[in-house]
Amino acid sequence: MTRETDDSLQAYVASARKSQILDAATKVFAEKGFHRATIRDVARAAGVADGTIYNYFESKTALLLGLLDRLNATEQREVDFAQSAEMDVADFVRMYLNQRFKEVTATSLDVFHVLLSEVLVNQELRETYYRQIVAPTFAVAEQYAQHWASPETEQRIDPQLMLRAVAGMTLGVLVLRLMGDSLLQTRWDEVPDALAALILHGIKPAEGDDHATSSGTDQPA
Amino acid sequence: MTRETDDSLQAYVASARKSQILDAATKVFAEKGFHRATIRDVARAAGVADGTIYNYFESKTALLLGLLDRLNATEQREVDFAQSAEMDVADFVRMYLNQRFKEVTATSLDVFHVLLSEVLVNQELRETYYRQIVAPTFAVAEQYAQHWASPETEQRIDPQLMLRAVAGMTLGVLVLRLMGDSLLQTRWDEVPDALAALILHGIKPAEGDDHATSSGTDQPA
Amino acid sequence: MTRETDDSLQAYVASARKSQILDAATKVFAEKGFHRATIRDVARAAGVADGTIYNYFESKTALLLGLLDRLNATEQREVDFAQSAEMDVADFVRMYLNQRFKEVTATSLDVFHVLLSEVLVNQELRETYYRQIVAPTFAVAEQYAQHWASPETEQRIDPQLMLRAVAGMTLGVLVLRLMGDSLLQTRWDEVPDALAALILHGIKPAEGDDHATSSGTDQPA
Amino acid sequence: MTRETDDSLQAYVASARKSQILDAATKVFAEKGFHRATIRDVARAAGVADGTIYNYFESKTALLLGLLDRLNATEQREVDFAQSAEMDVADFVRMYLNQRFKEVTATSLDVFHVLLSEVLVNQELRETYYRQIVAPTFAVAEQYAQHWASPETEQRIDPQLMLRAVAGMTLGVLVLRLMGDSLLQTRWDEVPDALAALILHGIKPAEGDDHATSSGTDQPA
DNA sequence: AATGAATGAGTATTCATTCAT
DNA sequence: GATGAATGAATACTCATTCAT
Repeated sequence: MTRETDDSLQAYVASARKSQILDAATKVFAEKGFHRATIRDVARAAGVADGTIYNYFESKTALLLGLLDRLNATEQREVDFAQSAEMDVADFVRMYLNQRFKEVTATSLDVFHVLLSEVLVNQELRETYYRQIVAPTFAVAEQYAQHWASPETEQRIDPQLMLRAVAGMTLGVLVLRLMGDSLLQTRWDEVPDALAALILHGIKPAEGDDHATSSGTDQPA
Repeated sequence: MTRETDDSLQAYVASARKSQILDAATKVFAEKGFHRATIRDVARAAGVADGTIYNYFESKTALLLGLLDRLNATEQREVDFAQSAEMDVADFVRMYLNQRFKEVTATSLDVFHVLLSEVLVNQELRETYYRQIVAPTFAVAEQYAQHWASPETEQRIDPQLMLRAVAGMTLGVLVLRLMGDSLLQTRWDEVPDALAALILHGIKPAEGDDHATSSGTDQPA
Repeated sequence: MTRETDDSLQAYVASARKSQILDAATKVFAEKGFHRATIRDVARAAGVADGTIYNYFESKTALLLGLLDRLNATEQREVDFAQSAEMDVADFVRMYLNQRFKEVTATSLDVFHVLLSEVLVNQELRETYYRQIVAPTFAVAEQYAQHWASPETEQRIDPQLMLRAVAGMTLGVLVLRLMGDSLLQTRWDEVPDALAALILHGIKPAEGDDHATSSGTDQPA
Repeated sequence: MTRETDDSLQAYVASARKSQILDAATKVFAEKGFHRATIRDVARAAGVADGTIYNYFESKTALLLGLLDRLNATEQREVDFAQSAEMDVADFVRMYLNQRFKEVTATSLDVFHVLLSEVLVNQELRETYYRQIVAPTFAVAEQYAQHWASPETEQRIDPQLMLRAVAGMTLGVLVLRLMGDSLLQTRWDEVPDALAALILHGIKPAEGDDHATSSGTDQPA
């Protein structure tokens, strides 16, 4: 076995161990909250000794940043928008929301739960999170916004505010679910389409605006 | 001085003391977060001794519930909807959002900040909060929803999901602000109208207003 | 009971508690060494709870500095030299050493033991100790040295070095005792006079230098 | 290559490794103190892995004993006294002190610093140190003391106490230097002669030198 | 009721030591 | 022998809570 092999093997083992610990941390932090969870809890959940955690993470807080990093590595926001160049707005919005929701749900709601609750409480994490996750998403989204903002027509809402509103809706629905809303829990799959519909058309009923007689066919199907 | 007078005086003093302590708690919790803040911090901020706090609140956690109670007492959700019986949907949505935002901003974002962050982490608080604040709002809103949901027209979105989406948008925008979004901070006053516009019409550009006769084909398919 | 009385009572109680804790710390640190001794050890020895110690001292290290402070307050080096203005050198040296030894032994060898061992290991303490204890002693001693340094006769040894030599002798004998020398332990009372004799006359036997025929009468008595 | 050769080679390598580790330990312990220094620090300084140290030393404490052993092996106290049979006392004292100081300074003050500070705190080490270093020195010195103690003349001081005083002076001056005395640091070279002068003649001024015929009155005033 | 000193359970972190490779 | 990852006991310090005054 060459030294090179050794090194890469070690690197692999180390990264696997890191993952194992982060998985445990996610689980434990989500259950008890970051502060109430102890390093011992995480160690037990990961099946290692307390001290071992410190071979891989500087401190308890570093575990949170580790979660953030891993989340960051997973995300591929760019792609979404790139694919969308040729799509029509409605399709894009639906696709985008569906994808984001699938992502969130799969990557584990838990990670968001943990990060979100600490983000509200820990300034350093808040800044890192905003810089690494929120701001980039907004930046890319703003670029894309120009695809569906017909330049000749006046926007009803300032695009930047609109962006916050849309992002906020996604985030807020997630928070409502984390707060224990059971309807969202049971019907989570329907949420992205519902949001998409609201975003695209507002609360108007399918046919006929509440005051206008519209021949519009928003959704023929 | 009658005993009755004594009692009511005592009650008054006690309630004033409680308020004084809760004010201090709000300030301190908002600054340092619930866990990092100590009872001593709150006591100092309130200008009382540590032990005194325990004459008015069972435990540190009880302070949070105290904040919740006070918030609850302040809120007057019912009224809004009652007033709205005769309004047109658009006006109602605008009025409602404006009022809620004013409320939140005035009552102090701080209280929400504190409650929200703990709600995500503390099951007991989460349940109380949902039961006392979220659920009632939803219940009333659902009742009202029937005013603008023309029974004969098919809704595009399930009303309950729609409700979550709308509530989520408000909540989410708030969270984004708490997360440090500076645009929301500087343009907070414009947010309720922007949300109202989005809720009413979606992201469509200005032409095809809800009061205009639109031949609009939002999505030719 | 007036507020003033209250305050001074509290101050008295607090200072008594401090003393009680420092006594315990002295005992425990001397027995086990500063590092090996735990706060719990000190607390047990003082008959208080662990946390109580932190009501009076910032940290474990602050306990050491507390020992130093108390030592400092006790010492009255100035006086010795003042009294000596009229004494003859020999008498002074004897008196001085006897007094110092009595002091050290009474104030507790333990305190020196503890401070000395940490001084050798802790730079901050070392500097404080040197500044507060050693340097002042040297300064005063140098002033006094002019009483017995007959100006017209050439000194054999540089006075500053001599000072170090004498101080070193005292210190060194103390260290030897702390290192467990049993002879010094059993005959500790004779040590100051022995040192005085050595300091005054060197190792020469009572009469007649080993190689010189001296009619000298170093010490007629 | 015979097995014997193998063995001696191995022994050589092993002893070299031990030396390498002890050198590292000396350096690290002197810098950070025994307790604050970690095995990892020593290992890094020695360029080996943590575990390797345990192939050569039982425990962290054993490293100290290792330092002691090496010091012991280096010392050659006997010799000094042997050589001295024919010397005059004054010359011997001067030579002896000079040699000891050179030794200490060269062998590295660091080793003494480390050992001394631990000796004050660690009973086991204290006893070993006393038995291996201090006691033998005293024993030999006592033997020699009979060369210059003219049996017929009465000693002014008990020889054993005198011995402690002289040894203490050397030790004490060393400790003062370790405590940061800057004068001793800059004028370290002059110290042995100063001590010798004090030991031989006491603090008397130059007139009445040890070789001059003095009608000396130590202290006219 | 108010006080604040005393309490002691609770915890992040360190580090000597072991042992599989 | 050499390695260094894993171990887990050990410990300074914090802070919610109590209670004598």
